[in-house]
Amino acid sequence: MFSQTTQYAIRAVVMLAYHQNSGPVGNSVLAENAKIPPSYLAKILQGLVKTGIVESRRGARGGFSLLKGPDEVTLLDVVNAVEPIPRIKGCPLGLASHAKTLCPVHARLDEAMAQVEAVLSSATIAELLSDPERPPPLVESWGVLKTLQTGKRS
Amino acid sequence: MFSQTTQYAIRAVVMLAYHQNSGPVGNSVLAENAKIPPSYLAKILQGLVKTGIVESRRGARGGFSLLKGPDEVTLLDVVNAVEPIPRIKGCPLGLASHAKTLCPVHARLDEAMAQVEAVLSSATIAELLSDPERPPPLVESWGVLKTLQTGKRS
DNA sequence: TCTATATAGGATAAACTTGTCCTGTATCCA
DNA sequence: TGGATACAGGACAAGTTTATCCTATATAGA
Repeated sequence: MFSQTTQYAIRAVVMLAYHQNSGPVGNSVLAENAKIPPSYLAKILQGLVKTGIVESRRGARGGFSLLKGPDEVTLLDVVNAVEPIPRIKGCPLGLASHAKTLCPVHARLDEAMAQVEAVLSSATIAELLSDPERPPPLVESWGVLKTLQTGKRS
Repeated sequence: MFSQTTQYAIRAVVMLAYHQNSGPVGNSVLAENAKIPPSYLAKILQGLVKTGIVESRRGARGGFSLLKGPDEVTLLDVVNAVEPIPRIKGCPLGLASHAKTLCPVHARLDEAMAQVEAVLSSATIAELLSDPERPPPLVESWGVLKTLQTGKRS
């Protein structure tokens, strides 16, 4: 349902949120920590840069960082950046009499998509990273984050 | 979000529901009425037969028909027959500490899928075909159905 | 039983998604 | 300024989805 690319993008943004205050994070570090093929991640990040979720800096000490704070970005923002949720606006079959009012079938399918949007927009990335009821995303425990943030380059 | 194949399958089942009492419907008639490439529809119907949604009859006067009544089938049944909604049961990254309790990110993604399942299972095909508030699926008006049901072969 | 009809299933092809690699370009720092 | 670092972007390759076509097999009806 969510494409591989979409899942990678989410993981990358989450990892960037962890590194929020550590300056730009390199593609290879990001790829390893988020378990994404490095060369493919590069493409995905290019996309995220274009849509304004992520910022890139070239050259030595360069890398990627979030353009906005994790408290201003939702999963829906990320998903829509790489592969928008396809809402059904008009009749996919082009039936004239369905143009204004979708038939019950397409109405349901669109309702399902609307629910997906609702769930994905119901929390910011920041909120997802600070849920006391659940383990932290992408890592085995909070301890590992020290390593992430103070890693190779600090 | 819903693959082409899934959308075709839904249309095919809906069309079969219209033809419920007209005996088996041939692939080509089905394809034309539901606007699906005939040769591809054949493959999809094979799948629906295997999962027990649809019944086939070979040879002259053969074709396809619903195995159960339209009031016993939901969109979710059809979708799951061709491409199941991917619920997230364990950590996709294989993190041991996320096995029992998903992290907030995957919990949200799974919640979105759960919502999709809920919406798709909330009405039977029969209910979708008799919604007085909306136009009938796949056709411009109820009038056309007469043609469909009494078409080439009655 | 013979013939027309219609699904079953396999081989094949086109398009898209996923993934790799290489060259170019920008940036930092000594 | 020179060299090392790291993103940008294009070319290319593999796998999956979508779609077509052909032959085999089953069935109805004359």
